[in-house]
Amino acid sequence: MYNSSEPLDQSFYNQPTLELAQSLLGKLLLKETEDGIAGGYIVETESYMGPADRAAHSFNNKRTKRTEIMFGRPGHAYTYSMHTHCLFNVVSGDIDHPEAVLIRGIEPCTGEDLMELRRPKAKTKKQWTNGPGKLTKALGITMADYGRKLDQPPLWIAPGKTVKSSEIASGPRIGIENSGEAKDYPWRFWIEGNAFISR
DNA sequence: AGCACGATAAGA
DNA sequence: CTTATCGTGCTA
Repeated sequence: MYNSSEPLDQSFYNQPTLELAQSLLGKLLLKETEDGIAGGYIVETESYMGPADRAAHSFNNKRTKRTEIMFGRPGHAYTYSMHTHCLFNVVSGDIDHPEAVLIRGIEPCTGEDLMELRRPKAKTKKQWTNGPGKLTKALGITMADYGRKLDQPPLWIAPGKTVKSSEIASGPRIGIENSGEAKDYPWRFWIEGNAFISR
């Protein structure tokens, strides 16, 4: 358990975004706060492919205070708030290639007592973390984590467990109905049959 | 099914 | 100022 919680090296993030989105499945996402450490296995991701992807915040190289981190090196946290929620992405692509992978679902691994406290409205364990806004709340990820490098506490990603390519399913992304033909691209990946998929 | 919630950004 | 958004939880 302890060894599998050691951060992945920076070199892990030097791979094409569509491959990274699949490589992240099974990896362990961890967050440490003053209350302790909470973490879970990543079971669902989505790729956002930058300038050419109408669904991406960085479409057409749109560069704002919010998207700035995506133009830098990969392996950092891109958090943004939508309505009342915070969503967590892993920055991908090299410098000036503003791509990212959205984490949409995790399977609780450690700190389950913390997650239960942070998700008082969830009726079942699965509802702790089966959505992008839910898992950030369960782990204690906030906008204060924007830009953090993901190879050290308080926010990091560890090897977790191995996922065979035969266990990985793919399909269209969620919540981007207004993005032209990009809405049909199969850039969402998940572990087939896992209970913590968002839908 | 619909709708409120409200951080960020763009357009009028 | 108004509108839209990579979502969640409420009311029905």
